[in-house]
Amino acid sequence: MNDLSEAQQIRDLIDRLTRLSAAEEWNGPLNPSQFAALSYLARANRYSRAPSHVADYLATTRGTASQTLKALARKSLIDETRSDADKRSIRYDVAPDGLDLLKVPSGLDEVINELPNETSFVLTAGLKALVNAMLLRRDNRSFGLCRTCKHHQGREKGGYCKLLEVELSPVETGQICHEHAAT
Amino acid sequence: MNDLSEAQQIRDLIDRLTRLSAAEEWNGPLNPSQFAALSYLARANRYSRAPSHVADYLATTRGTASQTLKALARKSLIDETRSDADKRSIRYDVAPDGLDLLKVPSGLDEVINELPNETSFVLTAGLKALVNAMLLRRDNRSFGLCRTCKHHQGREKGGYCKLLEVELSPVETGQICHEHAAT
DNA sequence: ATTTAATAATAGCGAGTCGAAACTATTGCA
DNA sequence: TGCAATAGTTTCGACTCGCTATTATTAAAT
Repeated sequence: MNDLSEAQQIRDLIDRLTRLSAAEEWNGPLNPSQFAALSYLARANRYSRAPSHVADYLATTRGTASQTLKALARKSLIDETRSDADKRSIRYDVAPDGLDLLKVPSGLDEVINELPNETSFVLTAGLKALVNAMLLRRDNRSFGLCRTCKHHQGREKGGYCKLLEVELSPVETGQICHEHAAT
Repeated sequence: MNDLSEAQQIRDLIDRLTRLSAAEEWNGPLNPSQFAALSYLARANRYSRAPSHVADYLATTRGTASQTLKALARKSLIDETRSDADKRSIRYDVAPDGLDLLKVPSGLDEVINELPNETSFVLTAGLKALVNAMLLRRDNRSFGLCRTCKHHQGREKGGYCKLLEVELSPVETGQICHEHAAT
């Protein structure tokens, strides 16, 4: 009945949705890339906040990620911290002003919230399947939550990472890790 | 159980999916915006291929759309035709080379095609709901298929548009129209 | 203990997107 | 006839994007 293939239709809907949402973001203080980077940093654990990790998560190059992070730092939304252990690496932490920006719900957020529970449930499942397939295809890291990782061991409070060999606070086990591996 | 709200999770999945797909597009001959514009032109009817229509569909400004279309014309992927009736307006038609580019399936297309039928069905429904809600919110045109419009009247062959008062070929009734209004 | 190689981040380049505002050329209306 | 609305373009400044050096620093191989 449809003239478009199901695939093209879904692709077009995703693209339109993103453009509709992006059009609203351009009216705000941050462009879509800057917002995505800031949002990632706010959810990533302290081992996953380097420019290279942001680049990997956003599926872009280190050069591009570096520029976007510098732009956020210029606006005092994130703070740069050089590592003592490895003097080459840098970690960015979200500053108070950055956290404030993330609190404002976007138009897309509001629209999603009005979806029936059942719809948002199947939507999440479908999108997860697509993202996972794309990650696999491109040989990208999964960037899942610490506590869902195969290196994670539960503790009475928080947890322990067998890979990095560190104790983890309850908050940290709910953060995104670049070393995440599915069970 | 999840630390992220359902809304934020869905938003992040859509954003990641778009970025993953965009990263592949940058390796091709067209950037994401140019590809989206070309794809739209290939599906829109002859009354909906002006710069202003492209701008509206892509949720951007006329200025930006104009630049993207000029870039596509420079690459000989689309042809510019000035209207006789209204000397201000322009219509862009996709050139043979442009059509060839659209035939190549993207990585995201392939991934979508591997989804179970049921999953892609509910995914389409969910995304449609979100897009429609965003369009309503922003007071944007819907850009639906001609034959699903309230101004459309079926004929033995093709159809007739009560708004534009023109006869339509079978192909045209399956194209996107900027005047589309839901029944 | 040195060289050499890998890694982390950045700078600079050219093409292009993005909104906003200024600017033509038409067309429609009063 | 005159002015406002409309269609499209141009220019601007900020920025993204991939790419290719380039600079530190660290790791591995001699």
